Amino acid sequence: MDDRDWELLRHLQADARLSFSELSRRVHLSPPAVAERVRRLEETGVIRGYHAHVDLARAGWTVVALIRMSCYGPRCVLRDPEVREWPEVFEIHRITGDACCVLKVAATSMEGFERLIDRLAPYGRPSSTMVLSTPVAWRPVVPPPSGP
Amino acid sequence: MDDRDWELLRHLQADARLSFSELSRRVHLSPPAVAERVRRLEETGVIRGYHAHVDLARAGWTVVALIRMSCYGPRCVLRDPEVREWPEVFEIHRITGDACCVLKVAATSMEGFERLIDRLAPYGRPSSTMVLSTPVAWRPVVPPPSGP
DNA sequence: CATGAAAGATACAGGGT
DNA sequence: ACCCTGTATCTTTCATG
Repeated sequence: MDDRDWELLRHLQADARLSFSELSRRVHLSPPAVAERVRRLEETGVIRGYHAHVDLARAGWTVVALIRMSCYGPRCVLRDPEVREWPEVFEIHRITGDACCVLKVAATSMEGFERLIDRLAPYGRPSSTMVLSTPVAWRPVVPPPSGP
Repeated sequence: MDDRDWELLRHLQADARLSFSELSRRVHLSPPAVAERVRRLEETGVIRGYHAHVDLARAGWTVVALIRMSCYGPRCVLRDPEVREWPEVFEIHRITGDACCVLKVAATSMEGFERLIDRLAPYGRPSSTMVLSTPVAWRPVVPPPSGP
């Protein structure tokens, strides 16, 4: 991971559809050299994928919430592979503290959100926080500071 | 937004670097037709961008946390355009409840995390929850259910 | 939307430092 | 290990129907 790799990451995070040719111009390397570096970043797992970022609201998912789940031991959300397939569930983070995990979820209406809560309730006690807006939805990963 | 648009979104969310030609084969349309549909999805804001997804840990940001900020009125995090430029801050959500917003942040060490908390403290009382792991980091947006 | 041709990009070889 | 040039093949773009 040298400076050139970070430059490539910077550009691919801002626009994942940039061609190797365009990247090669921006980092002053030949297209094959760029292609090989990018392949290496993919294979070492630094790049986990390339995703089109779809606006939830414009796609019809107007209600967004964060749900802290206090799960009932063996019936935990983290232990059921089905929950992570529900289309309303977009992120699951295991966390420290008295709760077990946080879900980022969406619904098409408050009614749909209520039904989602009902489906989660068997796993544990859900504590919901509605997301009013998302001033920062995404920021690129930059090189970590080298010094202390 | 017809079925073909949703098919395109499905593929572009799974792999944002797919060529228009490859997409055209998958949705059974000509490449120019695909290109025009994708441009329309971009211009109407359904597609907000294409991002390479970088693994935080592999990039050196080993400590991840969610911070609920209870801000001091005018000194709120949401009102300061600087905070959203800090490299440690990856998401900001305005929320309901007694807190003002939730930040998803990362640091390269606990020491670095402590310093970040110190920098946030002037804006309000931070309540930190460490992220132990992220079983679901990302899921594609699918068409919302049509019926009630 | 589809077709077709020109311009551009990729992939893969081979060779250099 | 890393990079560059060559060329054949694929892709994008734009005009046209």
